[in-house]
Amino acid sequence: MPNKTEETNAVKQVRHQPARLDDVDRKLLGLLSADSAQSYAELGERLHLSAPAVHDRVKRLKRDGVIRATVAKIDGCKVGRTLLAFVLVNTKNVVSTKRLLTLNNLPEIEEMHTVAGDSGVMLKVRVRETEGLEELLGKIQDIEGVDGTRSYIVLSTFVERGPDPAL
Amino acid sequence: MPNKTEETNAVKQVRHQPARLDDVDRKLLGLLSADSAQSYAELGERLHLSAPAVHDRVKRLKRDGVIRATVAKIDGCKVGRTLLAFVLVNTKNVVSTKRLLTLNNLPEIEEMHTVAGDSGVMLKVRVRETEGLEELLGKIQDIEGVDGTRSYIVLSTFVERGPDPAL
DNA sequence: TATGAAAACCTAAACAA
DNA sequence: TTGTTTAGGTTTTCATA
Repeated sequence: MPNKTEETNAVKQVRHQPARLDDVDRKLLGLLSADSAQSYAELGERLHLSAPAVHDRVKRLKRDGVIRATVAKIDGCKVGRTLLAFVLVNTKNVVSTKRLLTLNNLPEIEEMHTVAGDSGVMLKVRVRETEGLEELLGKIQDIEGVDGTRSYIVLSTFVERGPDPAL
Repeated sequence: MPNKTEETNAVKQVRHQPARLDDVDRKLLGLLSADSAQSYAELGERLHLSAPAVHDRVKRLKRDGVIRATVAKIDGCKVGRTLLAFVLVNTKNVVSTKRLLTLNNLPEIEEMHTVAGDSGVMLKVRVRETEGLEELLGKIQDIEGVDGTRSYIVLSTFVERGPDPAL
């Protein structure tokens, strides 16, 4: 029979529960979310820890899903996607929302969220030029049950980062 | 007198100009934007390149700003930020927009863009709970010249990634 | 309060890029 | 050489008995 501790851990591992993190974990996450290319020795210096101790923490944070991945941040303009926009799509009902969600593999779509309200979907899209947006909007509006779209063209980006792990 | 190639390069290096990228670069960027922890040997295998050749390309892509950074992707829920929302802020004029932009260091704010239309700002925010959003909206609405806000609470996230470097 | 399990840390050493 | 990873051993923490 599993003891109490094991049961508690099992419950804690339920999807989307916050992880148990101390101040050092949060500081480490902050450092890694800014630059994950630092060596463990360097991180250890900032955290007053040895390199293997940092390594252990990183391993645990990855195992627990707090760190989902380490990725390269690409400059959209440099790869030819110069126009950023948010598109709010109104759908008639849940069925049409599901049809819309099948567009998830389009390379222009960077984010896709369902939002509360009138069966809506929020998209963050990055396209080559205005024509790219026009084409994309066409694909969206062709979907049965899509009532309409409202686009917000981005002029300047002032902040673009991940979740702040600070308490 | 500088030759044609030098002139072209100088012009190309202007801010926000697309970089010159071949198909291998784009494939490499695709791999790195999914997982930057792969070894050069592994990447080389997928690209039919030697490890040092991959290393050279990565170095160039970083130098040219195509790769802006390599960062750890943090799970917002796991660090206690369970509520994601987009907030569209209407401001009276450019001066009030600038005042709003001074909130850029708030930890709840993940993205901040000015958008075309009626002097608007689009925010992507991640907060602890609904009260966190209420508090944040309070701070925004306290700013002189802020007409109003419209919030889109995210129910589910289906796609959340960086720019697709494919052509 | 006592105690055993688990976690966190360090040094040292092996290993890989 | 530098950086990553494993191993071994000590201390701390913490949930129970």
